[in-house]
Amino acid sequence: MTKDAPDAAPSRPNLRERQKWRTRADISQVALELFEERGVEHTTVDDIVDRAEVSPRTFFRHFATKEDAALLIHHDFDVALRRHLHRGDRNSPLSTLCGVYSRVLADYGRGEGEAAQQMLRVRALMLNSPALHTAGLRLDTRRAQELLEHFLAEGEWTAHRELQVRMAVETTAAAVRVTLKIWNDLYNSATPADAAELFDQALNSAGIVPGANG
Amino acid sequence: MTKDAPDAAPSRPNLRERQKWRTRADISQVALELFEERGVEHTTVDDIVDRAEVSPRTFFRHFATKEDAALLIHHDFDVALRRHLHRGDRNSPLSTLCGVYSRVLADYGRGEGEAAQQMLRVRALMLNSPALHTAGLRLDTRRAQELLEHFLAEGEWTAHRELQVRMAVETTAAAVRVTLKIWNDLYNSATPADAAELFDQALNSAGIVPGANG
DNA sequence: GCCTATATGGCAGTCACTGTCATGAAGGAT
DNA sequence: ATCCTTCATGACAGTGACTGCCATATAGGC
Repeated sequence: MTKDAPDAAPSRPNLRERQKWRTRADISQVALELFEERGVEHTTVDDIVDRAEVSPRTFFRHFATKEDAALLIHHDFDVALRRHLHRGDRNSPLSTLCGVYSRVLADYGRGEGEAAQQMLRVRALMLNSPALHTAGLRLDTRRAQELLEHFLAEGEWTAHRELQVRMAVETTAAAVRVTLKIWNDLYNSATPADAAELFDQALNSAGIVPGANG
Repeated sequence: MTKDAPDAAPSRPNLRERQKWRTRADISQVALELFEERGVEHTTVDDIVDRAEVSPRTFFRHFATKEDAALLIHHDFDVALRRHLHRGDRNSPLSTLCGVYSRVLADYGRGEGEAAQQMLRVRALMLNSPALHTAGLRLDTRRAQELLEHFLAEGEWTAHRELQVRMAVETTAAAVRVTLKIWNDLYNSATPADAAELFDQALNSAGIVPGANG
């Protein structure tokens, strides 16, 4: 495979496949550790591969950039998203996306689960590393592109329809970003909040109504 | 000065100051040309500085990254934005931002003006260069941070208020991105559209109502 | 005309990232 | 068990973005 971001989930885990994902997870964990210890910008790829005991070349076969190594958890997010996203949905893209994101975020709850903890670590790192934050935005862009194609696949194309779908994709993505930011802030305060509830608040506060303009 | 992005507008243009901005504009124009000729990824900084007749070191004193050189026009966008943004606005952040962006985008019209042409060139390049697209998102993030601080400066802080302001900033930024994308598409089609009108359509299609939850 | 601030150039260095080739182990057949 | 294909890994050399440091020249203010 190429050095594109981790792509297909391990559908029928081979031994080879399992080892591949294990290597990926190992590298990702080491990267996360080192980023937390000395900061993203003060960690070199050599530092990571030394502790993870792989060659630099192998690192870049699994991750396109240094920062991507810390974002492996976002891949799980995307997988969950695709699982909740079905073809032939009769609702509008906007209300579909609101529902899907809401369900995915519900799993994060107040941050107790394993995946939630991982996500919280990454969000915390993003606060001090513009590069990592930007890497996250790159993944958002990729996901937005995928969602756009999903919704534009059926029905005839018009500029107005594309504008509508793009807005649905972008505003909900923005809502997710804001949700995760506040969710992380509150987790580190005295009053942790539920991710899905924050997401609802985010949508409401911007006046975004899923039912509008279906 | 440091190699941060171009910051203050030439308020009282010194000779030094004028030369500085001239150098910047020259480098930016050359970068734009070369990016269009051979693509962003196939243009090196050496290529740019050779044609612009400056040293590589000087290049990086003016622009933090290769891609930033092509985004000088975005600085003008930010300046225009700040000009329309006044302190002590009694409206909600969301409706304020909608109004401000609307006024700024109105200047782009259907793409006739000088600034509009420049912006169209950059947007066209972004379609074929993920790196440049990402660099644009970095500037969006910086602007979002600035706007956030602007709106949070007055009034007491609560998590809910921050969520509200962040959503206003992010959703309007998303609307601007979508607007510029479609605007660029339509400019290269048979039926160019007015930027400000597209912006209104973008907001409406997502059900964003400036008056909500002020 | 003098002094300071600052924009520039040159140079060496670090580090992210890539192309290529060789190797060794897994997977699927006989 | 054996052969053969596939593919993950490692080693190595190379490119190119970006930085720190020092020297120089020019504009601005006195």
